[in-house]
Amino acid sequence: MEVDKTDLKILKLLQENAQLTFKEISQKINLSITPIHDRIKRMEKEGVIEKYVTILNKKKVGTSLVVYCNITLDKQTRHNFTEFEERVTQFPEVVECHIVSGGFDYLLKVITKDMESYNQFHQQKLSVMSTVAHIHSFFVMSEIKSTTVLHLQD
Amino acid sequence: MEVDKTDLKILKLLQENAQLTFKEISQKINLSITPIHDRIKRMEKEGVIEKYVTILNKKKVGTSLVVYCNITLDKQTRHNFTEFEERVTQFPEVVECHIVSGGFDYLLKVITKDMESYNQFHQQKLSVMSTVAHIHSFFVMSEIKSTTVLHLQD
DNA sequence: TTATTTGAAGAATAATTTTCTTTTATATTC
DNA sequence: GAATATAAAAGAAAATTATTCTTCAAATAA
Repeated sequence: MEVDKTDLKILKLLQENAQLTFKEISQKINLSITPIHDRIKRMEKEGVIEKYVTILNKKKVGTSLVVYCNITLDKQTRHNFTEFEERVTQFPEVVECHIVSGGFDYLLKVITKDMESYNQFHQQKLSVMSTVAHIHSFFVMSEIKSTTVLHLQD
Repeated sequence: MEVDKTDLKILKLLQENAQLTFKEISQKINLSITPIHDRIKRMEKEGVIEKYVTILNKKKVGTSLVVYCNITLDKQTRHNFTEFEERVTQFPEVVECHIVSGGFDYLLKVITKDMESYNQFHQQKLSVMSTVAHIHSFFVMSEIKSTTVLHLQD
């Protein structure tokens, strides 16, 4: 089934705060609790809502170094791609991995404690892979904006 | 106050699923509900826990084009930085904006409906800014990994 | 018109959160 | 070492919320 305008209103609220109660949501969009409940449960079932997560303060949990890596593989074979993806997905330091268009193969977002632990990650996990030909690291000096909220049009 | 080992156990669980009940958490880490409750409330207050959010399926809400932009400013003056940051932060299409080391000034993550709407964003919002000298767009062709979970060490 | 389906409302029940009191363990002071 | 404070945890009660069930109204199809 499709998401209608009422669903969008609910999603806009939930994106920002997953802890809103059915009562609060129902008051904000002028509807009783029942349809709110049913719509959310339906969207969870359909996979429109993927999950509810907790966002932590990076500094306060001791992971404040964010690095973007451009990775180029040795040879662009299916086997090399698969192997790289399987291994890189396992690393907890890698929070994002994308195949991108342009001058390199993968864009990684890596979060570690500090420069020392990033160096370890780089040397012991990334460089070690035989499929990796080239790594270029961009260090985040300041985080201007970071949100999980998608722009939902009506 | 510091986060101790028990706090870390709680955070590891909550990062993956913000909807776990106190009861469920207390069972998973062998503690009664009271300390679980108190610790979570304390970490919310201290800002260790920033927020609880809902993650939506990009395809199913009609925002499936992800683009990374490398931006170079005209002149690297404080005024130019401030102006650029203030405007770019407002755009709902921009979900991330970082100042990075290396060959350019800003790294943006932009999410839009499709190539047409990205083109509109690019032409009507990004290029328009007089401070922006150069934009290089990398299009995400495949998302291999994407998580909000930080690697917490014990 | 008469069924049928869909969405919403309200009430009852079940579960969870929150608060309060008591207990236990860990330091601290004399 | 004993007594006293302090902090953390446990348990129970109260308040709130989620879930289920039944009813009602509107839209759709036969």
